[in-house]
Amino acid sequence: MSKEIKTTAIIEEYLEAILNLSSENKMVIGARLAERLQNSPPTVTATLQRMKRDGLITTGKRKEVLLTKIGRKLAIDIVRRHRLAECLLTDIINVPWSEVHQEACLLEHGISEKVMSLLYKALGKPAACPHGNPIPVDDFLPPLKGIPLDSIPAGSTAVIERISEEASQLRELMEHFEQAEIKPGIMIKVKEVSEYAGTVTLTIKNKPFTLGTGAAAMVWVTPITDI
Amino acid sequence: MSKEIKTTAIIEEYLEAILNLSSENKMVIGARLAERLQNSPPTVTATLQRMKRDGLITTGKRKEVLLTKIGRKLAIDIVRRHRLAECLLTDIINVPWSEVHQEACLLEHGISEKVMSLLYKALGKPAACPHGNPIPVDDFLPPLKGIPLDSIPAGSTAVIERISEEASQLRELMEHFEQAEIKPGIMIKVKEVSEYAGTVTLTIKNKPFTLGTGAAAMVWVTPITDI
DNA sequence: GTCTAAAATTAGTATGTGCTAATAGTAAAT
DNA sequence: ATTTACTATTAGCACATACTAATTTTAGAC
Repeated sequence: MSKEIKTTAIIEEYLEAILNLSSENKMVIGARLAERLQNSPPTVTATLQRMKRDGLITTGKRKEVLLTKIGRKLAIDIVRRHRLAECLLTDIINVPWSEVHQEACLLEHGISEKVMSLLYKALGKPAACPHGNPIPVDDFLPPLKGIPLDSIPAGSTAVIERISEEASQLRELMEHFEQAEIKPGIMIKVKEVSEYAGTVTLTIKNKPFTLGTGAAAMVWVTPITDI
Repeated sequence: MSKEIKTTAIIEEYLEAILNLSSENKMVIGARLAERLQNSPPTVTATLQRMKRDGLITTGKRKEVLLTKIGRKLAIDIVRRHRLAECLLTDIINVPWSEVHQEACLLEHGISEKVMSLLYKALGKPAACPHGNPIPVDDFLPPLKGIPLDSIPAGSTAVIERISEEASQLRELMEHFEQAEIKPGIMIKVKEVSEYAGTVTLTIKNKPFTLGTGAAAMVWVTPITDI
């Protein structure tokens, strides 16, 4: 009898993008949302106004978008659906790893509360999506572990923790990652960091692989400290 | 490189309803669609006009709605998605039988061509949905087997073939069916047909069960002829 | 502080999807 | 043939979601 909030697929997309951007510690402003959501700036303005009207967001003095309590709850909910959908697509339907994100974007809006809860159980209560991003439980969004791959020194060994949602959207990059086996759980060694060239060279299973720092920043790793 | 036809969830719902109604040998007119889709008559008129404009339907002299080649192809496609979604929800996600239809209605619009094809394989190429309705393969909609339960004489023994899509939508009826184990594959015996009372009394696993003729008409069975 | 680059908004438009109330058309029954 | 009942449509409205072009606002650089 409480919160019969009706969101559309569009509003869900916005909520998701806002939460993901802020999880990545980025300032959430309209221009960023326009890029992520491939909408024109006026469309973003109009949509954010509706969201404000409906009590999903507020805006700060710098026009940053801030989720309200209700907005955040809904955003966590849709992120949960998205990541569970990704698990379903990977574990059951055998969709290639590099494509699950796009497919989950379509699927997530059709998953009801009930199906989400049953799906969670059916999948064995997974803790993370195939990209390593944590699956929220009970309105709680687990903190992100690790540090960006572009921030660790040459010579380091690390385990890949997660690929950011930002990267998940980039199909070609994901195919590249898939090919090179850059995915959660894989151990990597940083061979070389070339500041001016803007590259990071890794070794994965004895094979070399070079990434631009932009791409490397989307791969989060946990360095291994050999004691 | 051919038909990049963009349909919305709404148009998909219409296509599905049109194909299902015509599969049930019902005259497809606006008023029927208005009932099924819970839309007002003017909304139906407007939507059908858009569909006509887009080459999905034509109308006959009695204003019946007729699917064009393209419309039929798309309709079979969405029916396929719907029924595969029902299989997924039943076999993998453990959604109660009486609820899979509603959930599939939400889910079906988010299933891409690629996911549909992978899902079909992952589920073991099922021939029918949990209600016994056949799953189309390659733009071919298999014919419906059986006869309506209200059309067989008292004393007959039969196997339940399918529950019509019309019935699938009726939540309370489906819960009733679920309770009584009225589902595909179950054997029933017709005890009594009361013409004026408008009822059919069955025996299922030695338990009696009475249905109105309206409800019985939505259950399709194959009579068993003991040779 | 002023200029520039980035960001946000306004104005104007279009389309899809919905509604009610009123009207028109069609089919079935007498 | 006329009435009744069903069906379809028109008119008029509303709102969500999109766009471009033009403008204003804000922020960052100097």
